[in-house]
Amino acid sequence: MISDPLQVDDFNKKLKSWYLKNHRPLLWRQTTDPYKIWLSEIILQQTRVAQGTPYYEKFLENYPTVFDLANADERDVLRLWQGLGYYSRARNMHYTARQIVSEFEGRFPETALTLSKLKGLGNYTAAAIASFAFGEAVAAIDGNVYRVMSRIFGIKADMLSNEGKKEFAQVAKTLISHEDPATYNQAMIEFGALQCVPVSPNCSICPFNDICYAYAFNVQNELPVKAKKLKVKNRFLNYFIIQQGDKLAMQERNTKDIWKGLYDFLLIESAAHVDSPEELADNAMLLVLMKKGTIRQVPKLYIHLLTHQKLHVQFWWLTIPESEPVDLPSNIYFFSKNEVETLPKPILIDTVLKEEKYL
DNA sequence: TAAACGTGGTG
DNA sequence: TCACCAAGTTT
Repeated sequence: MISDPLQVDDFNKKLKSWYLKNHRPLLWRQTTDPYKIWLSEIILQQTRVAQGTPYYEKFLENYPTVFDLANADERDVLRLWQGLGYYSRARNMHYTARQIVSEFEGRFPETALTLSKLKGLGNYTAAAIASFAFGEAVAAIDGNVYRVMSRIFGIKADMLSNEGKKEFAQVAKTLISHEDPATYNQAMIEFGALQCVPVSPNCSICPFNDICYAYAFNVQNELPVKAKKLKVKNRFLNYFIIQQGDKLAMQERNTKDIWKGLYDFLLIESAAHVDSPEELADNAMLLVLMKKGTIRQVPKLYIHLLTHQKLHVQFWWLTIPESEPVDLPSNIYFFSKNEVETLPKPILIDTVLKEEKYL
């Protein structure tokens, strides 16, 4: 392991030198504004820089300050987040913006400990903001940093278990630079993102290949250790897109399930694939609706992959004449085309509406 | 505390 | 095609 202050000092010098030569000039690195740093960190959680960057720019244009975000409707925030996934990030961010305005007069807490009490801020994000915006000497340990530490220092603890996280945190504490913690954290993250990459790292040009455990024993592919293996569940969703004039019947998803806060259509889930709506149980209301208009099956069966679910999704498009009065199930309402466009929707719903030439 | 939460890129 | 992964957090 590494505990000798001289070795730590040498490690930090090499790391910083690598960073100064190789880092990307990312937008959120050009500022110490905690709001901007916070925004970037939330967006980047489990998200690639390339995917997140356009959202960072959009959010800053629409909500330049924490006050603007606090004043926004949650629905609009979610709409701007549409397509990024993990939507609780957007809901929590909006909630936290309001809290920062109402409780702290728009100023962010300045330590990792106090930041971590805010919704959506865990250990990593709190430490990142505390060091980048306020210069606190706390280690921000994200997936990149776990990888770098486990490989260089040969740490085989499971990075996803609480036990393992403690071990990594210990090592990180001995490593962090107290002269320039912000650059140290940025450098560790960037080093993992650019040099010590998950697959096929080019160790021949690595400044640490003289001390790296993984390189010495050729176990780059075995580190870091992640014990978790996830099982994917199949789900069969049958959506009914009820249209009247240019209006669509949509509902806000409010259950403890996927896509909370986003809008979709009348949904009947089944245990297996069904070929026709008649096969769906509990469809008396459906039959009434179908009698009023015409129904067509959207030809494509959509397969939509989530982290823990494989969605098999069939859509039926139900067109009802405007002369027919329609009794919608509770919580489902008609929205004009304009409104449908501005509602936050799962990317799957948005895709179908576009492929079916509605949007 | 293990499981759940999205989407898109990659080999 | 598909498993894996990408600046994690919540419950």
